[in-house]
Amino acid sequence: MACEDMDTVSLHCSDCPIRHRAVCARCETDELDRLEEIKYYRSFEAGQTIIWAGDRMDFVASVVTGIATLTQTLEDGRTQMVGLLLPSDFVGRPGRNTAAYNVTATTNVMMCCFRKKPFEEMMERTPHIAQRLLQMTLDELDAAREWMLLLGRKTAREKIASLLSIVARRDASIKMQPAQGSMNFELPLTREAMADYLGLTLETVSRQISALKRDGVIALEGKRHVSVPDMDRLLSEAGDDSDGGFLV
Amino acid sequence: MACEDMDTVSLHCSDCPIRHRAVCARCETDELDRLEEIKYYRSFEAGQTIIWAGDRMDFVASVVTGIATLTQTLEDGRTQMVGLLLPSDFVGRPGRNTAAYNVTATTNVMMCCFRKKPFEEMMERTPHIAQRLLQMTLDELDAAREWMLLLGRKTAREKIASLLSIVARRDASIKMQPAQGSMNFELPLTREAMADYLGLTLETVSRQISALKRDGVIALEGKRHVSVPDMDRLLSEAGDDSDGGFLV
DNA sequence: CGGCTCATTGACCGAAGTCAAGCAGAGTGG
DNA sequence: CCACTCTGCTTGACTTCGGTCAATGAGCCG
Repeated sequence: MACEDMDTVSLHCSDCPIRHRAVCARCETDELDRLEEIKYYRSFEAGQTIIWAGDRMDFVASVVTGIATLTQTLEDGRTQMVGLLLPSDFVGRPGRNTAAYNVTATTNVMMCCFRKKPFEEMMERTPHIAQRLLQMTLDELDAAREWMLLLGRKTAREKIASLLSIVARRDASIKMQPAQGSMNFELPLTREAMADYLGLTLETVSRQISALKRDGVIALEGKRHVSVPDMDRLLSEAGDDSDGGFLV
Repeated sequence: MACEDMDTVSLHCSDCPIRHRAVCARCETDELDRLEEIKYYRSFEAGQTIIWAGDRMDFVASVVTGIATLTQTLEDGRTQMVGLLLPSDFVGRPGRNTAAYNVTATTNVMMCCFRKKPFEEMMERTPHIAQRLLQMTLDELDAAREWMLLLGRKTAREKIASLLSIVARRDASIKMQPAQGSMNFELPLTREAMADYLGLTLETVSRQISALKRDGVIALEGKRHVSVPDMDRLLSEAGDDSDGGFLV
């Protein structure tokens, strides 16, 4: 496990930006006090590997700021992203002591870590933590299943449109705005990361983005800033106009 | 929701075949007594739809016997299987009142159902249930992620070999035998169901099975009985010889 | 400036999808 | 008993979407 970069920050739970969404969301103040004792912060730079699959893992953690990815690889190098970790998402599995996936920081990331043993003991005694973790895990399972539909049955164009919809929707929810009409947002992923997410090659990603641009579904400013003139149009390109709503 | 076929059976929890693996696995006898009060059995015939996506769902359940599938569809009819429910697997989500996926019986299925409201109340008071459900959900999430790698990055041939490996491995674990050397098992899925599982067309499934047969990796007796002369060979065809082990 | 990384685009190819014909086995009914 | 239909499966011919290989471009930084 890589943890060279460790400018440890001190932050009180009550001031924590993910206080209301993370695994600790349902904790009472006395429960938070106990968590406070076993927690510590760790920072990682963009591009850094946070955890290698198969490594021993003696902590669990919440993403506080930044974006990280969960990836899996076949031995010949083909890789598939299997999770996108946003602020408040949980990393690690209580009751397991080796990591199942590679975790990589795509932006600078700060994590709130708990030593595994004490955390597990606390989970036994504190139903609020287990309850919240269950809720979060069920949400992740739903997201994974939506993603399976995308991987198994959508065309390249639909895959790109779906990814853009997801990012747009998440961005809107952070800004507390409705995800409709015309929208602007940053795309925090490289073409390669998008390809790994969608089960495509980076060339196909590039081509399909160009095609969507050519057809007026999206416009780019620079490589990473996307503007969508008509969100409904993008959603219908994604194939699942019904509801959508996966990943946050 | 379809529930025409309801030959209700009476079965005491202590005699239940899935007692040690289901959501109730960690319950004490007094906890079981309370579950006993809110449970009822329901049977479904092979081919029957158990739940339609979007329908109101006022119960949660465990599969007691048989196999069911979870599927998702795009409005133009493309469908993707997102879960395979085997005995002891859990259906439904506490805290949600409409079904997210279609649930279909592929064989005759018996389910142990709990009315949702009382079950949710019990979960609040009974950490053992929430703990077990968390464990099971985390396992499902791992399986879903392994499946995402398959859908996103494996070739048709590898997909088929992976599916056969999974079924073979599960069969071996039921028979309490090691999954190696030469093996025989039944394939409880039609070509179409396999295609929906693997994100392929049924023609491709058929062709790849023929190819594996031609290459001596497997042999068929009838349409559904598979024999594998060399399990290692099959595993290496699946691409992930390292460990494997998804789904049960 | 050269040397990076990331992205775009083109030419070509091949794996898997589509469309279509036909087979095998299980029922069903005359 | 045979003829007929139905469903599930196989196989072939052809097409196409996305992958592969390769050249080129745009920023960025030492």
